[in-house]
Amino acid sequence: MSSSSKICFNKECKELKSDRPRKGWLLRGGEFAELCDRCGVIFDEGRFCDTYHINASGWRCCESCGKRVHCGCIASVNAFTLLDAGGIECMTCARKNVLSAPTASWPPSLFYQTPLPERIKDFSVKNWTQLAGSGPVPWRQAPSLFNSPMSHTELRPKVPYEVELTMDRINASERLVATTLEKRKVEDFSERLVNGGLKTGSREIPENGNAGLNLDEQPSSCLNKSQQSSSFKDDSSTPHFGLAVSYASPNETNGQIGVSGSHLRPSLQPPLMKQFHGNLHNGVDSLGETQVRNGRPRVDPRGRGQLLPRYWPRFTDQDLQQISGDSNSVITPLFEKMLSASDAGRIGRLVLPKKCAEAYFPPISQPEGLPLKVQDSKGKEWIFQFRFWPNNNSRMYVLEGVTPCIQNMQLQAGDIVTFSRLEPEGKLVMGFRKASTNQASDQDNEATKAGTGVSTNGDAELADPSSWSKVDKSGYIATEAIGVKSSISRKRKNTTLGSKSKRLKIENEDLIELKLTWEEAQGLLRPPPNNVPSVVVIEGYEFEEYEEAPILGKPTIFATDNMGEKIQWIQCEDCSKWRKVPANALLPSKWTCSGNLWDPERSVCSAAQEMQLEDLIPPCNNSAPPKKMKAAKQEPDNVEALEGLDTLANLAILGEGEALPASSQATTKHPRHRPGCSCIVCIQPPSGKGPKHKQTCTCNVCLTVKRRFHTLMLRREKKQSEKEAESSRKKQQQQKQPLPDKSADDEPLSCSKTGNNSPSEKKVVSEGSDDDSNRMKSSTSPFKGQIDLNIQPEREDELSPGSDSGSIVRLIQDATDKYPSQQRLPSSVINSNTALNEGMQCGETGEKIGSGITLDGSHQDADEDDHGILPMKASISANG
DNA sequence: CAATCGCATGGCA
DNA sequence: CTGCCATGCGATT
Repeated sequence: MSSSSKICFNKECKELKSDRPRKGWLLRGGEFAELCDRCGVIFDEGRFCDTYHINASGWRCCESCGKRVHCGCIASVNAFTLLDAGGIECMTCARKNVLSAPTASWPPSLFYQTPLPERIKDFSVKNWTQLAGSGPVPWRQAPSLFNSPMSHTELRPKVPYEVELTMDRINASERLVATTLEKRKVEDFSERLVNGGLKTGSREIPENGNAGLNLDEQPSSCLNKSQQSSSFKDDSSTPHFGLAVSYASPNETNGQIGVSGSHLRPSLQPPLMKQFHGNLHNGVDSLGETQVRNGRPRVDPRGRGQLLPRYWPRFTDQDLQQISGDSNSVITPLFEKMLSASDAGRIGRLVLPKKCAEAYFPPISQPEGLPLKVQDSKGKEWIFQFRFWPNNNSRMYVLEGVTPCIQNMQLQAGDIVTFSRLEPEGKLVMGFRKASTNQASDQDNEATKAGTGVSTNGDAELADPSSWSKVDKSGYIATEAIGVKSSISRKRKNTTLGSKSKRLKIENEDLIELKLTWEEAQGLLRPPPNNVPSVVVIEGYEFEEYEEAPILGKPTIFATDNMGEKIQWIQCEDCSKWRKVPANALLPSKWTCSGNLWDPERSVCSAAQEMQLEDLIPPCNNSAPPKKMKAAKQEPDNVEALEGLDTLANLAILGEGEALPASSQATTKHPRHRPGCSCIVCIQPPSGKGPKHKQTCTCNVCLTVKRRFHTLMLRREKKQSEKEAESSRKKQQQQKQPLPDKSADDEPLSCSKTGNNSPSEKKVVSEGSDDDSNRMKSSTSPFKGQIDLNIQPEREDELSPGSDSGSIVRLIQDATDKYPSQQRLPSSVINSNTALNEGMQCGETGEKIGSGITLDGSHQDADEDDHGILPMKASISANG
């Protein structure tokens, strides 16, 4: 745009720009107007409008200081804020007010629902267009979200430029880039008066002029600032618009998305400027953050204040374009969410992050919620039921009926769904990103951020798979997801993430990252034609074993080259050399150098490989071969590639987290767990599947189960002991005949000890076990010497108050009452648990046993476990 | 009996 | 310690 010409962007000027043109206002496309030195200085000094627009319309006076402010051009958009009560306020005053203003919260209602009259919306857009005069921009200001029937709408109409960073609210943290100034409405846009003091806060524009955001730079940037003061005043009545996305079109070679925030001058940030939040959040740094925080009205009553990073929209221009299509609509990225197994499952319920739901969806007071019309990127409309469930004094928001949509989009766990608002229609748009395909575009964003020095994500967690495509030090290969089941591999173990959420993937690396999960890797292995595999089951996993080596598919490695461009590496089918192709290139499964349309020099196999894959994939220390892939016999032919994959896969899956960058991929079992997770949930095969294990089995699963069992039993014992104690007391109080043997039982807290001291009693309980010395057996005695991984002692434990423990206690009590002479029952029962515990003392702690693996096959599911317990109870009572 | 619904549970931040 | 939310699971249809 501005750079296309050598003439000062200021059409009133026409002077030639210098080699290093001065940055002016942010253009819609994310770039900055390039001005000649003179205009640049004028602009920087905040005198631009005074100089060039003095006779233009749109001058208004600051309601606070009376200073004239030009409100009608792009160069001054950030020079003022719209007051809720009408009128405008110069940024200087706004800042002051903001600083002094209490942190008001936004009225929930206002927030979203208020539909912005088309007229206004159009106006905004038009104005923007007019002002900016730049080319098409994917994102434009996006006013309100829903068209829901909320009130407050009235206000909107008057605010042509009302822009709000929705994200802002959500993100408490920061990033914001956008200015929210505008909550205030300008009564008459055309009426704005000038004031020369736009300069407030303007700062030096970054030299790089990149689109990168540097929110930081702006001290008082308008972004925040804004609104606050006065705006808050009437929050209750002021509707908020979605934030304007200042999304810059991919201007950089690498497709970076220019984010406007960066150069926003404090005073100049255009209200309408679109901002791409996805990037923004990543890039915010302290400075920007601070300001933003201070300035923004964030926390709303409904708690939309902060949106977890994982939900930050990370749309790419491609995404946006896809979503918006060729329409002129403005898209406001709202949030995104990685689909969990549940979300992608057949239940058809998509759990919505609470904050997001409350911030961007219409407020609902009834659990039933309301139907929400959502449009997908193809323009197809879906109607979901947006509702919530009461949950722990809170709410759990869900979108029901998403199955058709999910299926239509062919999404699975690990994929990301994005929600945006399309303006001026106000439609809610749902987009998605496949975990695997993910793109380079996302990378771009990252690259951009990194490139601009914006900390964007430095440690920001990228919940989306987008990051998966990056290659980081540890090396992962982004590959195509393969089936639904691959969801298990979608989330990677994050063990080493440390404090970061395991659910999120945190990519701090600037490096590209190659990721590959075994399942994905498997997906790349294609059986030789006409080769029928023999299926082998190993630890519950079915492996297809081929006599001949599988053919390695054409995985590509997304990366960012040293030029900062997003590219992907693809291996030639013939020569196995890796070639660099554009990240967005769609490559056939069979690809050869001849298909390298992007680099003629390397379109032949004889051409040397540009770079070693190893360069992209740092050596990893993991040696463990991917178990999952071991079944596949590999041939030398593909060894190279396979080794790479192996390595990557190992890193990704079996690396046990060492040095692995975390990335989160959902497992089919439990999204919270990553491949490599050793918890029982993850290590066990799907419920009902898998081989039976013997008691003596020491496999991971068994050990874990034992450990877990032990832990659970201990807890249970404790609870029972307590209950027992209580019942004993009651009995003592109620019963006239004290129980002779009760002494031990009388001391509830010492039950476990007691248990240890009364082996005989153990026997009573562990009838099924023939060997007392065998703790394992005794412990499992209730299950007749079998370890059922399906058991969910924990659950039992939980239920115990009402079912198990409780019933046991009751049984005991009953027995005691009925058979006073056999007062040892209680202790027996208790001890039985103790015995069990002892038997299980072979591990530390365990995790909840999920659906289950049945080691011995006698119990296929948790329910049976419970049943398994019943006999014990029965026997107890019988004994009694 | 399967599918759904709605709440409960518990891991995690 | 609290809140979020993925998932479990009983209840209902």
